Amino acid sequence: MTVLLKNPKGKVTVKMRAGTAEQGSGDGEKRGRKASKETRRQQLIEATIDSLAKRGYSDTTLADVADGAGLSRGIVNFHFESKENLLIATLQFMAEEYADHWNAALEKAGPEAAGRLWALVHADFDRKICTKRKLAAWCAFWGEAKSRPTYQALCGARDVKYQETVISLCAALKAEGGYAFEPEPTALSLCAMLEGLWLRLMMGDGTTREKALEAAIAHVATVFPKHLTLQGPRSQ
Amino acid sequence: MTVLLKNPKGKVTVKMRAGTAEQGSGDGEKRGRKASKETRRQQLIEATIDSLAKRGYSDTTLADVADGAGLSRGIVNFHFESKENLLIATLQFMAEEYADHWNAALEKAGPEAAGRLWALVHADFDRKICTKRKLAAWCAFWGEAKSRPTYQALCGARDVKYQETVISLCAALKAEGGYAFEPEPTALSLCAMLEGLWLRLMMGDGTTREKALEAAIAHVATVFPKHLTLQGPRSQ
DNA sequence: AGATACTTGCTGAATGATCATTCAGAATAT
DNA sequence: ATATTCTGAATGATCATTCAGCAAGTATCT
Repeated sequence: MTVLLKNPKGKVTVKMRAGTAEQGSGDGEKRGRKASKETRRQQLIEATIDSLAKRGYSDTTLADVADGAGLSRGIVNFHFESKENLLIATLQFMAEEYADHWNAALEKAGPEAAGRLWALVHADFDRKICTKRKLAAWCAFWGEAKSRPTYQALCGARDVKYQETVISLCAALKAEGGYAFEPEPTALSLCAMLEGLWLRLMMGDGTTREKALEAAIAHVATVFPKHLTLQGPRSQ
Repeated sequence: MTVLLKNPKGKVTVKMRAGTAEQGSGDGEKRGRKASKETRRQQLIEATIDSLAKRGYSDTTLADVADGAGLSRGIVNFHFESKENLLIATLQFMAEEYADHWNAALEKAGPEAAGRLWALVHADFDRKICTKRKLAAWCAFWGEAKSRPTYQALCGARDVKYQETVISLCAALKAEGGYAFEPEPTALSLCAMLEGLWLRLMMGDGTTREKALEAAIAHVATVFPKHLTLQGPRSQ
């Protein structure tokens, strides 16, 4: 919804921008000019993800982000000081959202290692996390991470915790099931596969979210046959 | 080796640039000013890979490429018409080199499916292909591929052939060994894992080429226990 | 052999386009 | 009245592209 108003000097200003839907009328958030600093920052971060997905890292401009948010050209420097800061904040947001998501999935999964691994794999392909635009944004950052220590640190922090969790799950399953593998290479190959599937999804060859999830499940069912099947974790 | 000469007007020109070593004195290639068009193009492509690896896609400038090749600022537009063309030629070169490499590995491997899969996995982590600078360049292109159909096509072409090969190897091994898996998801997860390991190598967390290869081998040994061990393919 | 014209590869300063950043001041809220 | 949020034109930096001209090589003529 967009409303155009003319002010006394005949200039056209836009109130109630066609932004994201986070400003419901029921919550405590104010709208339009009164939006809080945090709301604006989040709105700009969402517009940045859109732009990264649509135009790629190297063609993402502040003008495009501002247009996407329905705000003026100077807005990013007002709220983030610099383009660099905006991009870092965007990556930080995505990394936190990702970590929160799989941590929540783990918590819901209960104490059994098999169910926890099952939940972890599914979390990666959940509709909330695994959307075209977010995958594309992740990949844009990966492409730049090599030459930007800040991005590398943020992407790396994402992985380290995750991989440690997978390693300990592999170790627990090995102890329970008497498998022959070493936990660390097994966990590494599993994590790498999940990331590789994301890359495939992003690249838009035939791979769909369903096929990717199927392949991931087939993988873990093969590696942990005593604990996981294509249909779900076996009850121990 | 760099030799500086002063011409009659006092200007300094550079002969025998510190370029790549492709101009041995024995082959048919001329050097310096007389380098053939193909030689120059290859020299600029190598400099482009260097720049992508060192500065990332978005910070790679034609000035940097020209400096890296020890040539003047206008050189890229002289040989490639545009920056876009240079980048496409670079990606094309890497894609061809990659395909040639694993095809050659397959040919050397002989007719048995187990040995061919073993060779394919090893080819991915061979020193010729799997260098920091080339991984970084691949990743730079992946990051831009989403929003650039040309890159997407070139990266995709790389994968399709490869994945078809892996699918047929999985199918052959299944027929031989009576495994339960479906060839396609299994091949997809295997290919995704190999790409994911490349991503890890590029990101420069603790993962080394040796660890990556170990994880990949451990995985295929788990999936095809009747055909592959950590030490190599079983003789059938 | 030397002189001459012609071709090809290359240079680097000039050009113009794009874009991040700045900031004076407008609009809005308190 | 004062503070806060926001605007958008102006600024300057960066960079791809152009192109006139130089230099090296080659062919033709004397």
